[in-house]
Amino acid sequence: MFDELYQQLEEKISLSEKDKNCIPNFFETKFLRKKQLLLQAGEYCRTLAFVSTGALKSYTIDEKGIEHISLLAWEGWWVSDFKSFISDEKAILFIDAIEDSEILLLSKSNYEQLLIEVPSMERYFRILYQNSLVTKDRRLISSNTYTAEEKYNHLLKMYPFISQRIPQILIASYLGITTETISRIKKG
Amino acid sequence: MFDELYQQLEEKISLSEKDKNCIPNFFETKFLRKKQLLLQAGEYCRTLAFVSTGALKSYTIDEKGIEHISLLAWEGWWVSDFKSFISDEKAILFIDAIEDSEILLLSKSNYEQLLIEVPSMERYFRILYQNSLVTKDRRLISSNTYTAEEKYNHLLKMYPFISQRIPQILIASYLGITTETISRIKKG
DNA sequence: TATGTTTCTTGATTTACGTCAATGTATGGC
DNA sequence: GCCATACATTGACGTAAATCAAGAAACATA
Repeated sequence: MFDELYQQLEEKISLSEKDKNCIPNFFETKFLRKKQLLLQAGEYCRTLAFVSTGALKSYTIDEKGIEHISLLAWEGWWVSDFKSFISDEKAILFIDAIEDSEILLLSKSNYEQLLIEVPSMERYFRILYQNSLVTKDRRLISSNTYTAEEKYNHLLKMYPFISQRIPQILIASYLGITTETISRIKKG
Repeated sequence: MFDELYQQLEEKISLSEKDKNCIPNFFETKFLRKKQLLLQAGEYCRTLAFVSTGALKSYTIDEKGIEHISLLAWEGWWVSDFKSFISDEKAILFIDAIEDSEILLLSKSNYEQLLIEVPSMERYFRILYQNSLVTKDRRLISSNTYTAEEKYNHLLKMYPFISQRIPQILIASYLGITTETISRIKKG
């Protein structure tokens, strides 16, 4: 249940047994069936979600009704409408499960409490955000610099398993290109 | 000298007089003339730079020799090749001044020391990264979802002064479009 | 096994935006 | 005040990738 979480935490910080025992109290477990919504644009995003098993996507829907995926999150990833979570604004993101999933929810008050009661969690999140920032930076560079083909190949290099696990149509949306274009890239 | 920095810090955390007195010790001041390089791709990025006055840009250069701006940083912003700074890899970014600038440099060892000696700085950086993450997220959505015109208008809405301060050619590069396209957008 | 649903492929066509090239307009150093 | 350099505009043209449309696989449900 919390194994995946501990593993993630211990990649960045060290935890005492006391920390380990108290951390679960801050979280709530939730199961999502494939396609089940966790958050809808317009609602307030009141939690950070940690993915224990399965996979989720976060995305916007534009005026034409087209989905634009901002994040694909599988085991060990956090997903949320961060802006909404932090500043109590309405969410612009939808989040739903693309596989049956088990997630751990951290509410805002518990998040803040956790940072105080387990000070090394402040450090964990600083490092987590620091790393995410780097990843997002590279994605932005990639998005503004590369051709569709380069973007796709770059993604496969970073996450070689992704094409087995995530449908092409979702990968396309994540890269801001179309599934037809990916088909043509694969054909060579 | 440190006023801009204190102001930024105090937007996110509160500082004791003792903190205020000790913080400058961790930084080194540097002046850059317009066009002067702070970092070159291939070097190791050993500092975080805080912009006290002026403006800098960070960018990649692709095989065709074209610049792709990843960040425009003016007073109150931090700029760095984060990935290089954190993980001691070679930088992929160039950073230079687009106006005469005064910056405060924080070396990695001082950064780590500062986080320990002034614990509220751990909190400051967690919040800073948290916010940057939100901004980057929106930029990515924007980059994958919007047309050139929407991207440009969106930027003007976020930073209304930007077109007075930053040359159009740099704004274009930042948005991943061309200066010709911006000209055409402005014509209507 | 059949039946719908989702995903992937392929071709024909369109389009937003880039590229190239020429000209115009600021801006700053001497 | 002049010249050089940087920056912006405009037009003609090319192209990468989107859109539209139709089938073909793959997968899931009964």
